[in-house]
Amino acid sequence: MPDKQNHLPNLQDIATAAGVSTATVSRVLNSPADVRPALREKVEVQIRKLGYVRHGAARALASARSHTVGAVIPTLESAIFASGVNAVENRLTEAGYTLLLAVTNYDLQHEYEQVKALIERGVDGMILVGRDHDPATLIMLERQGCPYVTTWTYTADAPHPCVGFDNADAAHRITAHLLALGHTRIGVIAGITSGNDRARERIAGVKAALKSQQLNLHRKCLIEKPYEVSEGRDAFRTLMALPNDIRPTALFCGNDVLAVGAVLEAQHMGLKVPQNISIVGFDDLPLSAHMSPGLTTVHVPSRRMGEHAADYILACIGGESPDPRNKLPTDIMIRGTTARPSKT
Amino acid sequence: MPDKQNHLPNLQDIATAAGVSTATVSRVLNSPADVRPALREKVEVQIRKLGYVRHGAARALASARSHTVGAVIPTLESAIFASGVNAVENRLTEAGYTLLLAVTNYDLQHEYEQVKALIERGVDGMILVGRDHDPATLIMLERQGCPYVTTWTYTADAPHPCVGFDNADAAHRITAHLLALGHTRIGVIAGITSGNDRARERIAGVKAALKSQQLNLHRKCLIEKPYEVSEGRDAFRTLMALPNDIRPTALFCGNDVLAVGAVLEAQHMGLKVPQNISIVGFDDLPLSAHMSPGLTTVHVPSRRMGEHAADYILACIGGESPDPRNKLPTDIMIRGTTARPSKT
DNA sequence: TTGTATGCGTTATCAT
DNA sequence: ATGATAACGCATACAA
Repeated sequence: MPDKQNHLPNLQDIATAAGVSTATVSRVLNSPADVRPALREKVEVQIRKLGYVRHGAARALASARSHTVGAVIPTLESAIFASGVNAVENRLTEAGYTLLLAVTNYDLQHEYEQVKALIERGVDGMILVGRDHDPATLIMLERQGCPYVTTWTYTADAPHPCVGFDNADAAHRITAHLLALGHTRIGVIAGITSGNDRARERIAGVKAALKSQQLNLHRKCLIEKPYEVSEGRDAFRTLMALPNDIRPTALFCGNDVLAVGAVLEAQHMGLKVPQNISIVGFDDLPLSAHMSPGLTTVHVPSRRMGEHAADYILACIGGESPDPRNKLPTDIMIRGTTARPSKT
Repeated sequence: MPDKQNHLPNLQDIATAAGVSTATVSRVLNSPADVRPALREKVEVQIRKLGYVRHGAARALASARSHTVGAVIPTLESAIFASGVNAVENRLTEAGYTLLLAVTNYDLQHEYEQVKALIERGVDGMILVGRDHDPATLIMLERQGCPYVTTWTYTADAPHPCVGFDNADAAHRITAHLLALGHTRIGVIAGITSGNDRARERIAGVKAALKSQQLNLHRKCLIEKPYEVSEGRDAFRTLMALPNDIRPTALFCGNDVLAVGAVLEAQHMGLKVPQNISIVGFDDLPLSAHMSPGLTTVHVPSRRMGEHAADYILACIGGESPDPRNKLPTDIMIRGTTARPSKT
């Protein structure tokens, strides 16, 4: 009578119970096709009977694979990252992989620490956000031979594997929409640019669009704010308090959260959107299409991006060499928050 | 000259380089206080010099601790779970732990698979959502000696460790607010109740409140919908199309996403909120306080809940026996979407 | 305080 | 197709 106390069953226990070697048990677990059906059946019965569950650490140690992938993102408070991560998780799960998640709070030094922590946990691959990183972070990844991919940004000269889109171009295009409408004084409520290439690129895109029309962005019309509704409201008030000849008639917001804040504050101040002020956002949150007026914004394929990133990493782990650069399209969603400037 | 090729340094390499034993290196890594400063310094120098990073799998195998905690949630698409997870992650990181995240898509069978996958990865503890689970899930957890805690729900007779709040009571109280205003015909747009005790409890709370006033919930006034803005809109239309004598004058929505959908659709239909229809939500998303009118809703302490859950698990791992039941308070946030029924 | 030596549960190589 | 056995990198009980 085998001891049946606190002892969780291991490969050896199953092997003994089934009258085979541990090697065979390992095979029915990892390459069932290699073992004769009769034996396989016997082993599987014992596995179920004893309630065996694999010991990941031992597996990882012996095989040098953890079946785990890490993702390090700025925050989960933003709906758009959350849904991207959700997509990554779905893909990984399908492939039998598990997600290790870490958050940086938009701090590159913290990102380094998180990446290190995940590497120590033995992740087989890593997904990062953006192009801005502590050089040491990427060096560590390379040195450890850990495949990685950056997301949310794509530039022709990207020095590392990336799946994303051209933030500057998207911002340029939606700004062009504003200019085509006849606006000449554009205001910008941007995200915090420190350590955030996406926020910087978006501003650059706006500036480029303005420049192509011999316009430029007035220093006072550019405000950086954390991505929160209340911050969008505050920034909006600040912008509207500007002198007549500077005050923008149209606003580019670094993301939809800021844009929603701006729209709400406008309405709260008794200003009509878009009659009195046009507002555009970036990201296309689920809510944006539903609010009234609907928010004109840039649709970002966050779900597809997550799926592509996961697939890329999975392919690398599988020994393939997939195309390391993947540019996704963005769409300008023209809805109700933009119109021609009122004649005054 | 030591081979300096593809070989990542391990404990032995550090030990050799520093002229000490692997045991000593292990100690400077895990209990620095136990090693004389002089030696420690020598070891630390080599660790930095060789760029050593711990091998988690080996560590876990030898110590039976992975320094990892799992969380299994319904989805990340809902902002409220995302921010709860964010809080968990922050806490775990502070404590040197890493989060393994898995998503169930509100499917209890899938939850079982995910829990199993995380256990196989060797998590030292697990955080679940809600009271509804496949019995096998909890049995596995117990058997593996994996400390766990359920969140988002608290009932006096909770059979398992939990940190959460009383969904029924909160729903009861906010419904009471509606009744106190003079409403007698209440409609409910609930979440999908299958496998979701929170959604069921919330409905139960509404019914209890009605019953205390000798009222009851008309069969046609209860609609179950997935938590999406568009679903809230659809449900709202359905409810408003009801005959005069049944059509509700006030709506309880299973969460703020549905409530926002209802409010938007009302406005879209030309109905005034709250003059023509009162609407309440549940969760208090960041947006809810900002929209106009502000959404009357139940404030849920998701951040604190996440922190408590993480702390509980951490304490268990640390060998403590913290109080396994933790009830958090909810607040009724009365804002602009509720008013007395119009006299008609 | 430091070193020695054993074992953790698998996978994988090599026989058979 | 199956079995025996040597790593895998580290923590830890024990010895010194």
